[in-house]
This record gives sequence, C-alpha cells and structure tokens, in this order.
Amino acid sequence: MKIATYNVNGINARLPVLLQWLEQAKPAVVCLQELKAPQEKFPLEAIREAGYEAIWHGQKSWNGVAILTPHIPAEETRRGLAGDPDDSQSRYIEARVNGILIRCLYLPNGNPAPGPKFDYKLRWFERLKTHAAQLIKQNIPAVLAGDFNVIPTELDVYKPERWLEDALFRPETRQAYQQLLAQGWTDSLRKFHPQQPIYTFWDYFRNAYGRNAGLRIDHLLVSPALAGRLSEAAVDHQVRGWEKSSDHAPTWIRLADG
DNA sequence: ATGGCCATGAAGCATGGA
Repeated sequence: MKIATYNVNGINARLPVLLQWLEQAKPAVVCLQELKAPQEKFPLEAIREAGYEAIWHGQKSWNGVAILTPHIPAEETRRGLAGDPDDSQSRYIEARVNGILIRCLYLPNGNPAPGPKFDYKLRWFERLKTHAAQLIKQNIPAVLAGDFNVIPTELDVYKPERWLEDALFRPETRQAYQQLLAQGWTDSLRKFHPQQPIYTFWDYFRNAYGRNAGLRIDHLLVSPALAGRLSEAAVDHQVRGWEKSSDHAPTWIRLADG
C-alpha cells in the first residue's frame, strides 16, 4: 500500500502534472496540500477521470488540503485541526483508509520569525502534538503526512548556515518536531536513508532544482503500530523537473499488508 | 547580500510562499 504526500502549490495550475504523476505512481492514498482553490473550484471531474475520488477542504487563494483514493472516497473522520475553533485556515483533513488513520496536514510556514506568523506556527504545532499523542496512547495505526514546513536537521538542507533564522529551521521549530517524534513516530524517509541528503522542495529561484539546492520539509510519520510494516520510502524528485511543476515533489511510503 | 520565480485574485500590482 503506497501512501503519498504532495504539496501541489495550486491544484488547478498543477492538474496536468498531478494527473501524469498519478498515472505513473498509482498511489493508494494521496495527501495534497496547498490547493489554493475555494471548495467549489476543486477539479473533481478530472481527478475522477484519472480513477481517483477525493475529499477536500478548500479555501480561497491559500492553503487547502485533500485526500485522494482510487475508486471510493476516503471515509472522512475530521476536517480542521482540533484545539482552536477560531482557526479558519484549511490546513488539516483526516480519513480512515483500509484501517489506517490518515492525517493530511499543511503546517504553517511561520515566516517572518519571530512574529505573529511564527507564533501561529508554534501554536499549530502544539495542537498537532496534543492530537498526535492521543493516537500513540491508543496504539492506533496512523500516518501523519504532509508539508510540515520543518527542516528537521542539517542533513535536510543544502546550506544549513543560511537557514538558521528561518521559521523552517529555527530551534523552536526543530525542537517541536523532535518532540513529536519522541512520542514514538517514525520519520519514514530517514528510517531507510539515515545519512544521505534528501530533499522534497526546491524553490523556483536560481535554478535551485538543477543545483539540487533543496529542503526536506514534506514528511510521512508513522505510528508504532505501523512502523513494522514500512517497506520503502522515497521522493519522486524527477517530477520537480517536469514542465509547470510544483516547487515540491511527491513523497511516499510503502506499507506491507497488515 | 540581494533577488530571483510562481500562483492567486483581479484587472495594477499586492500578497504569500519557503
């Protein structure tokens, strides 16, 4: 069972690339972030023609998340991250697929830091940790998949010294991520590739992809109940080189049958 | 050290992204 996450940076602008990748990769679950489309502008018909169904939470201009599954829509269990009823940003959707809880998330960027946007990021992170801890406690098979906007370590950025003050790499951000992992979550990419630089994002400037000047910020964390089933984890980095691509690449894991 | 690019919304350019 292949579970993927992909920050599309505009689902309508990205539709040809997304459909091409779906056809090649054939994932069983896809978490999408940054739809950048209101609820009614989600391109459901095109996605259906590609053999997928979707649940999604749109928003005008920014944010927006979705979960795609072949043939049958995922069984939605929640939309909107718990812990703040005043948070109106579409950054979280959750569903149960084949007995696995899929949490699709788009953590706030947080720049400029320090400042109110960084405060929002850290608060959002706290809510996520609280919510995630409940799954660990109950030993629920779950995957946290999405754009975390976290560079976990120096291995995950082409030039760490340039990112020290950035909201993606600041100590508070890295610490929050480590605290999340300490609950028992497995960072899937690092389980299989503990030492090599791996990136999931390359900005549009200065030929960043051509120079491999990237960041690893899209993550798939699996709960202890699933860790033993992890069989593969990778980034479809070639997609970043396609015409009209997102600045992120699809990232995925494979789970053995449970 | 800086700016470079891309998408959206709206009809210029401002804003957000990371």
